[in-house]
Amino acid sequence: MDPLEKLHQDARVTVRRGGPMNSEGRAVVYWMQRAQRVIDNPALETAVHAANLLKKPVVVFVSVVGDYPNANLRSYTFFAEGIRALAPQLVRRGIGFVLRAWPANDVNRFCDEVNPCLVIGDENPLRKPEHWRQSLSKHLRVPFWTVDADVIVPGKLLLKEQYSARTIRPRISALLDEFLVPVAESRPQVRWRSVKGLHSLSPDSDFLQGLPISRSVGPVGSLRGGTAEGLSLLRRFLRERLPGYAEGRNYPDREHTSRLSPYLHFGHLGPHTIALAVRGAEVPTEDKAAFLEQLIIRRELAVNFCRYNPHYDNLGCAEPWALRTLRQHARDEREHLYTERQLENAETHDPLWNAAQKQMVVSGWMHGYLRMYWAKKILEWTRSPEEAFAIAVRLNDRYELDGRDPNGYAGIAWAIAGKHDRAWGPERPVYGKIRYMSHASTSSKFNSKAYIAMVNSRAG
DNA sequence: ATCGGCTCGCGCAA
DNA sequence: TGCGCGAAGCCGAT
Repeated sequence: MDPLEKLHQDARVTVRRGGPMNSEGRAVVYWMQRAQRVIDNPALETAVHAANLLKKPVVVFVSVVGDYPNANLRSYTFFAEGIRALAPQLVRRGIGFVLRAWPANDVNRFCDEVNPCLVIGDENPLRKPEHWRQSLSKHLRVPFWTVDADVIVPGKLLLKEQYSARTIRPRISALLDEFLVPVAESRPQVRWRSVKGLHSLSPDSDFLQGLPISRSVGPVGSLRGGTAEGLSLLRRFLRERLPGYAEGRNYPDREHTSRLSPYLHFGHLGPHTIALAVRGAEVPTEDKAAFLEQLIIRRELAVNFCRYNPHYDNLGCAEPWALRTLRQHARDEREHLYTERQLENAETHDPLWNAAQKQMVVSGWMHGYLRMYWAKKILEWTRSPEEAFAIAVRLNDRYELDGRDPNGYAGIAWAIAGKHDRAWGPERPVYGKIRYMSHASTSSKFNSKAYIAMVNSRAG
């Protein structure tokens, strides 16, 4: 078989546009969207592999869009830090790097200028990036493949939307031996040489300047973007926080979580890197198992949810039992009603909820256990489940560094719409049979006073 | 401290 | 067709 044929039969690869390679082309283009890294990146490795077979160089293209919904200076800064660190690593491997920002960031135009042999993309189940990929696919006259570098088990192997963790768990577990293996790195055989007239911004320039993005939410001081920063946080997690994770992760007043989600969101770290490091760590099995459940099963359930459910960010995603029960309670009286502004400003009667909201606004990160409580209370304190879903999505996407990510949508869908969950009795006002979380019980499961004090003193 | 009941539907065994 | 069981639930009984 033609070795190129063999390459695209990899389960990670989706052929978006087939046909013969353009042998007159200048290079293999890798349009780097989700997997913004040089290590453990199956999409980049597929591009290198194909380029070596074609005896051509590889050039990576990064587009800085000007209008991503709910993104702002906070998320763009983290993204830009990652991009800056990326460029020298690519150059060291002999791979070209072209960076363009809005309004001159059109990937279609870049491909026209380069005249590629083949274009490689990566995967991300969200609506907007998927639309961009489809639009490029229509535009191109050369083959276009996308490579799923976002998850350990390639998303398309799960075939359909999975009902719950219970149904996805055995399917993923059965494929882990095959897919949870180190991503082999190959050496590009033909170095990229700069091309006259092929415009690129310097990654060291302030390429965020002039973008029409919201500047109302500023960068966070505590976390910096980039693979190196992510790896150093990972090492610290393995050493200091993974031991005791199984028990400690549900205590927002303790430091037992990884905080790696922003690095996963921007692709500065890949799931393989983290999963293999955790699996190999010398800590109790139950701690490793509890973390891998989050990283692999829960995260890939969230990706599967967004990939197969077009309503992933609104109430339309819910199962019939959940819609039925929410509809029956649509007219229930709400004891507290807050506007989006009051919620945003952490002006509710509930000090625990306010502290969680403040932690998110100030630090760009809210503890996972409180994210559930936070979203469920928005359901309780707004006029309708539709409105609650929309507010939770906006606040999450605006303030969390890991916002605009499948994990966030799946979490909100779980809390407000019973997604991946089941009905629970007894029925309550507003919630119906959606699982309820009470203030009394939630705040007694950990030292909530210490948590509130911590947020108020240094905002998480 | 621990347990059962609340309640739904998937996926598999039969 | 029946049965087991599930992301973090709550609450009251023991």
